[in-house]
Amino acid sequence: MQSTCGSAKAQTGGGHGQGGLIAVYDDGGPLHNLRRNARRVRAGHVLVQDGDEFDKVIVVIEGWLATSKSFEDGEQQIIDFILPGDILDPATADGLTVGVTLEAVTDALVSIIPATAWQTMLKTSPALEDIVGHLWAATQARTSERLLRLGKGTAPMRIAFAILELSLRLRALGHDTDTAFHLPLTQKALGDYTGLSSVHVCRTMRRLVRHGVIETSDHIDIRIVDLQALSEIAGIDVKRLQQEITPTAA
Amino acid sequence: MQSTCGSAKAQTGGGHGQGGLIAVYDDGGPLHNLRRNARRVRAGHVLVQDGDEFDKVIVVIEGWLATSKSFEDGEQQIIDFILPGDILDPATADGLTVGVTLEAVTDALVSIIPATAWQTMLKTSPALEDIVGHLWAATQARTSERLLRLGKGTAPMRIAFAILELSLRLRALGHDTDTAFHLPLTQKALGDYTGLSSVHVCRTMRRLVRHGVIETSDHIDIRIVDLQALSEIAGIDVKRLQQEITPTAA
DNA sequence: GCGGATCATTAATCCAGGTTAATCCCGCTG
DNA sequence: CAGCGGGATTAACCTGGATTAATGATCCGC
Repeated sequence: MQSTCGSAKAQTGGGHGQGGLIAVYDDGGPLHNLRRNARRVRAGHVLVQDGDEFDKVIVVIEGWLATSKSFEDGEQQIIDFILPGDILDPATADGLTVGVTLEAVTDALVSIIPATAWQTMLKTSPALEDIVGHLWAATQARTSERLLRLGKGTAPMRIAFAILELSLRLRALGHDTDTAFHLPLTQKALGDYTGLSSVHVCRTMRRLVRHGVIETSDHIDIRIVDLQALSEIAGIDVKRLQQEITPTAA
Repeated sequence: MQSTCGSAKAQTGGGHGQGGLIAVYDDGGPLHNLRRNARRVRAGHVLVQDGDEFDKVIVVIEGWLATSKSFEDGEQQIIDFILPGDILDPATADGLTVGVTLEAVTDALVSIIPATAWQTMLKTSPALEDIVGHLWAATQARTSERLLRLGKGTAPMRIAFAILELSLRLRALGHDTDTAFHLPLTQKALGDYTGLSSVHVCRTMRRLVRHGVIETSDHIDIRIVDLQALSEIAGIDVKRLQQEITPTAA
């Protein structure tokens, strides 16, 4: 359940290496043969549409996915990013339809498990149940923080938080160093995640750079220069956030 | 926070009685003796503080609770309302601390179950596991909708959605009629839920009243006059929302 | 019935962030 | 190499909602 897991190698760009929970899955657990049944999807591919009938569970092995919802006018909100090791059950209370659109942000490798098979796996593996519980708790915690900031936070706060949140999640996966990492996102996407316009995302990030809090290179590679300042802007204690949202921690 | 209503006495069906899932729990299931171990809390009572160590699960039997998070400056966001029949596990990924503050909105009756006992109950009752799964899915769906609106929605949209969401949840509990119901909330609280200032909540609701979409009486008793218009403003299809967020449906 | 709470309502003013639109920067392709 | 297209960056301007503050309603305890 812990395994800070070091078996990661820093990759660049496309292939999102293994680490974190994926290492656990590979470790002989009930999900050890995930890769066998995995399916490769290209960046931009939509796996499920909000409202579709669908009763499968999705395990991400490599790459980034995102869940989102949108209005008819096209305005879109990214609900969450689904990273390697995450398990997504997009079902709503009716058990039939899904409540979000699921799309690949980068090229990705995913395993799609039918609900019934999933139930069986859960029943037969307490370890898996445990992992699912921790993932769920982590999601809850992250979502609460995000709701707080979407409801009451300023733009700098939202951006700073998003950067820290994603950096923590990525670090838990074992790749990327403490302070520098790559976000496979456009500023528009970051805006859809933080509830801001792409223009304002740009403004705000530029300001962070000017103030020496972060550095950016090559589109949206980010290096945290002043972690202290960034976490103050985000309104969090990094240590605590890490414990709360990193399922492999503790 | 606030108090107002509270004691279980009739006003538009005010006593938060049985119905919905509570009826199921009373029906001989693993939670049938919930009431025996239940604890009564007064409106405004804080059960757990964000960051506390706490490893229990809370089942609401009567009344409203709310989870919230806030910044140091006092700005508060209500994460979710926890209504009768709901089961809340406020734990974060570390399994030790909680990520939200839990407070009673009205006088309430709750059962607080230690994590270990809860585990046992789950293991021994597939029915309970099923219910928990549906509750979780419903929460997911509701939260996604709310994230969308906090991120990209206008004030009228947020208010209209909150009204519809709560009216559906209340209706599923069996009390309150289709169109009229009582919210035990101040406008400040509604604002904390929708990410708006209390002043703007007032303005917006007043506008809805003027346009003949809703009627209000006696503080914040609400009657939906033009469901069609209200759901258009909220940007939803009532039928679909009901299926997605009502765990007892289907 | 009176003074004090707590809330709702409204108006006046302010500002954070949205919108629009121009420009720039690259990587791409013909 | 030119031309193109998708993003980033900036500036100018506008607006939805925050803030502040004043005024009412209710409900309370006395």
